[in-house]
Amino acid sequence: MRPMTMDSDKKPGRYDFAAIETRWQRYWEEHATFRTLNPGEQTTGWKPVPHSGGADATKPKYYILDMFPYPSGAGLHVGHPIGYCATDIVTRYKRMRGFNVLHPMGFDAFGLPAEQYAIETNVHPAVTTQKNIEMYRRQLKMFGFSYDWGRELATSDPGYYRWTQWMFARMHESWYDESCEWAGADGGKVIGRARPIAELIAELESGRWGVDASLGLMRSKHVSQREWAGLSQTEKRRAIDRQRLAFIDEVPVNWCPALGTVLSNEEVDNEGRSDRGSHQVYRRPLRQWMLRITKYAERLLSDLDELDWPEPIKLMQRNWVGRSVGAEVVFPLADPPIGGPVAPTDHCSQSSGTQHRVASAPRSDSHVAAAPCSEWADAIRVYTTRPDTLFGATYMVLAPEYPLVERITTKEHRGEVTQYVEAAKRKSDMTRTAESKEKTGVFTGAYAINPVNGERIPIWIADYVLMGYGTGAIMAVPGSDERDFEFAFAFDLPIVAVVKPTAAWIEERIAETGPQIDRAAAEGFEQFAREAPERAESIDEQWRKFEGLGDMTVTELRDRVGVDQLIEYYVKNPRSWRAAFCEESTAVNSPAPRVTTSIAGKVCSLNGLSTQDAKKKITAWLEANGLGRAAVNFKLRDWLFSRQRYWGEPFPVLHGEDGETVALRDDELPLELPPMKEFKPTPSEADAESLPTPPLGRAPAEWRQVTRDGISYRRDVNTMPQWAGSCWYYLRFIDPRNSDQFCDPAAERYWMPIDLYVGGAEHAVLHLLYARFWHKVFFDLGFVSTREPFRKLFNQGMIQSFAYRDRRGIIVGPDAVEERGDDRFVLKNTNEPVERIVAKMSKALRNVVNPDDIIAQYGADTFRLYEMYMGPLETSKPWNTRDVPGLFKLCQRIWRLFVDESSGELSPAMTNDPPDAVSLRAMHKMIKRVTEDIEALKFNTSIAAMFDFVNVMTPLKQRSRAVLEPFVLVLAPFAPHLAEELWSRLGHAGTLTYEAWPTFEEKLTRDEQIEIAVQVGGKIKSRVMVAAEADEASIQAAALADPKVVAAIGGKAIRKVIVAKGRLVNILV
RNA sequence: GGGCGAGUGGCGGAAUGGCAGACGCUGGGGACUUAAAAUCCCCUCUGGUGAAAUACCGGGUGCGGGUUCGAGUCCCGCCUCGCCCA
Repeated sequence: MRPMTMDSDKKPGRYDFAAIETRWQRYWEEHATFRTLNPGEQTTGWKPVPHSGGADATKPKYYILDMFPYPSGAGLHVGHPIGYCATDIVTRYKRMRGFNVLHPMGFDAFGLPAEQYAIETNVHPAVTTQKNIEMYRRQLKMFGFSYDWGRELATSDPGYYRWTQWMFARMHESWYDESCEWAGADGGKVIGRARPIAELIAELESGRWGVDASLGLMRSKHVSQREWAGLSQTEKRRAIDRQRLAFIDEVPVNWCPALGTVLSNEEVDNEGRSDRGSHQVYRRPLRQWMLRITKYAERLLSDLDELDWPEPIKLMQRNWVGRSVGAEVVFPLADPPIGGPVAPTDHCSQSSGTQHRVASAPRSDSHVAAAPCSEWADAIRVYTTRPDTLFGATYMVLAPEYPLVERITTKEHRGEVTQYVEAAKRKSDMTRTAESKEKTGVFTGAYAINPVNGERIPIWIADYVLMGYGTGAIMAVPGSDERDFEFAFAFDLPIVAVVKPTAAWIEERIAETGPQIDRAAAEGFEQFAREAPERAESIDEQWRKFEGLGDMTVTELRDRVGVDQLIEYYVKNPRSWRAAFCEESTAVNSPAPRVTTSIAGKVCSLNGLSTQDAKKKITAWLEANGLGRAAVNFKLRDWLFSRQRYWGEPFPVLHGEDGETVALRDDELPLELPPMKEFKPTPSEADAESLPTPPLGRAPAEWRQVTRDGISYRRDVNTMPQWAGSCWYYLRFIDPRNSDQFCDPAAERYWMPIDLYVGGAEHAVLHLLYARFWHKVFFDLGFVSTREPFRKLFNQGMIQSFAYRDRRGIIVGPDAVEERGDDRFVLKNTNEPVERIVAKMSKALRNVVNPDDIIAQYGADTFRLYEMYMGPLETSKPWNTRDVPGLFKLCQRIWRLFVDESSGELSPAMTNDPPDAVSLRAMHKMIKRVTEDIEALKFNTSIAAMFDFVNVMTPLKQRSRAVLEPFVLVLAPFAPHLAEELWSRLGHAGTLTYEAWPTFEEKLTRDEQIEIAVQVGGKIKSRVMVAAEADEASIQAAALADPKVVAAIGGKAIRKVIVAKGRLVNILV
């Protein structure tokens, strides 16, 4: 369809979207129509605000936020604005419902996409970012979104990142008090609180608190406590530093020498290579900035409950935090380690990157130093979710990075171990832990004591154990853990079944391994049958029949001896089953029959207990004997916050000679990025030993070196990750020009929390978790008034697009393809058939649709209507340009309801007479449906309701203004330009932005007569018309009187009549 | 492998346990027009009977069961696809 045809000149009154959209966008801009004022804010510096909306703090507020875009070089494609269209509808609707609406837009301009684009084009990121932002802003304005552009921000603007740095400094200057119970600003009880580091120092200096031998915090008196006053300056500093929320730690990172930077786990593929360029990535420890997000694990989890978020997203966050309840267990070393005893707390609960807490009441830190750690200095501590399987722990596995490895490895095994540790550095976590992978590992030569049965068990190292999860060491229970089983099987380590498998599981195994029983299993069973003479009499007899028949099936075996015997057999010999029973059931072999002692002397028996009861009993026993305790573990790790990149926020921190870190003062912020011509990361030789050289390391010396109070410091040459700026941008939008504070507290209290946050599900975990974490820190420090930032979250679906693939699998552009009949597509020039696929828009697939083209052809209103009409907002659906004209036609049809195309005047069909019953009912129905569907974010059906209304109005010769005017207002959120134009032509001055939303009357939405379907025996036989308010008796009477119904009943006796009022009648005969 | 979500005409999709396919697109037919475009109206899930619009009979929401007077919707099992985790 060509919307602008030759005769548009002949009809001056045609729907001229281009002129209309230009006019109204200019009007909005000139009149600052969407300017939103904070309570009490003056209009100084801004054009007078014509509407009363802004500063009236008595009106209800609505803060609606889009996830702001990365301004990449490619510009927007039609997939980007779908969420923005949706929020603009809600925004405009809420304004008309009398809310003060805050609806801002900005740019996430720091980070890899911008930097990558700069590197590719060899133009400085500051330049490309500016250019890209301008392009994005122009494109966004083209859609007619009603953002308050006066609040625009970019995270790469020094005026913005000044506060990002300030916030980082606050985290550096804070510590987490886990046992602090307090009432938050919202009145609710909170356990745990970020507090200024000064308060910690005060407590320590007062002598009330002290530190333990390894400088861990102790809050109650204990023999092992060291006096604060007796510590050296360095010791004091180290004790303080290890409490900071932003701290430096040496952690294993994904170091990619070829790219010259560390990569996040997401940027490393399964082969341990970089996503981009496929370069080798090495695991190596690096001193990096970390944020102590793990301290907030519990709160990040529990506060999810009160949020109006999609359940799948909440679930993903819960899985990410990964809370599990289990026990921490002490495995003493069997022999003293080489090089003397191990410091007691090194691998205890204070280890960074992991977190253990007693499950019950929050313990004071003093417990850490008391039992059990101090008693078992030479011990390995493990975390397990299955303490009930302790009796099945037949060996231990340490992560290759485990600090104790070198000390305990015996001479004979040293070479092998060193080699293995080196090799493990080269692998990513993903590769190391993949279940499909063949298990590798080496024996250290050392042994530990299983505390529950006193057994000497070998200590191995294997890369399937990660340093970052739990304690970096595991007790291996091959009988109850899949991976331990595989490992034990591969290295011929003992396997003991300590949980009795269920019959269902045995059956499942039979189904999976059948039909041929493993020869070893058959022999094993034979032996098993002989060893159990008391019950083997019958089995033995049966068994003899099969002796020598190596091809007996498991199914046959099961049929002869019964599942119960196979369960017994598994308990006796799990190895021959080639699988571990990892589920919950009943404890067996706990202890094994011969075992009578434990480390603590008396042995604890779990036999016969359910898994749940066994966990409780053994945990209590461990605690009573100082061999362990109940513990909660989280999968969540502390947040690696440094990047060796140029285009990010510099750290507002100075490094002293002796390792001291000092946060910059407020008056030293922002610390601006030094201008550098050479901003690319430095690739280096591709070996694991090379050191990262961040671009800022090449900054001018006068930037890198600082002298303060006569002491010389180095600046930090890392930058913050992409996520930093987006962790708090929603707060800056509240008060974006404030140069004294990141945000005015009164304005924050007024606008927060965000009432609706719309964005893609790709941010389901990281961005949303990071932002929640920052917000909670600010909440603790009293900077914000709500414990959660995003009250309601909505994930829009992706817009996909058709792409075409020829026989050889090569992607061809859509312009070269022609549709032939039903779902057949061929190349235009060769008639070669091609396959149509639906996929994400990307350059590679040549299926990107540019919104500029669509808007040039049909206008922004059509574009918005189409995107909203495609389907439910939350689902992914393919863009189909073919469907767009349908919405363009809707705009034209609406236009013609009001305007006579040939004259350009108001349509003569429009009257000032009161509306007829039909159009009045159509209007009330339409208002009802649109209103309710906007509230439910169901914009596709809102638009269908408007179609219905237009379909009713179109054929009418006379159309009452009284129904058309409200329609314009209802249309306004969806097609604002067209609505404004019609509103103005109807004789109203100014904008309709703040007009009251039309209301409907329920009783006027109902038809007088409704059709009732009549079923006989569940099948529709007829339909009858009844009054809308007819009661059941009269509906039944009408149904039974219908001739077709009478015929269908055929004189049979009526057993029952079911009447669903207003819907149908079902007659049972 | 585990978790979550989805599967409805030629297409996008609609449907508080109550007439499956609203609304739009595509396709077909008609009106208007010298003609075309635009516009307006009608038809368009499927099989059968019919000269035929209408009409009548039957089937139908991935597959197989179940609950219910009644299931696209609820429950169980399976298949396929998508996402997340491993």
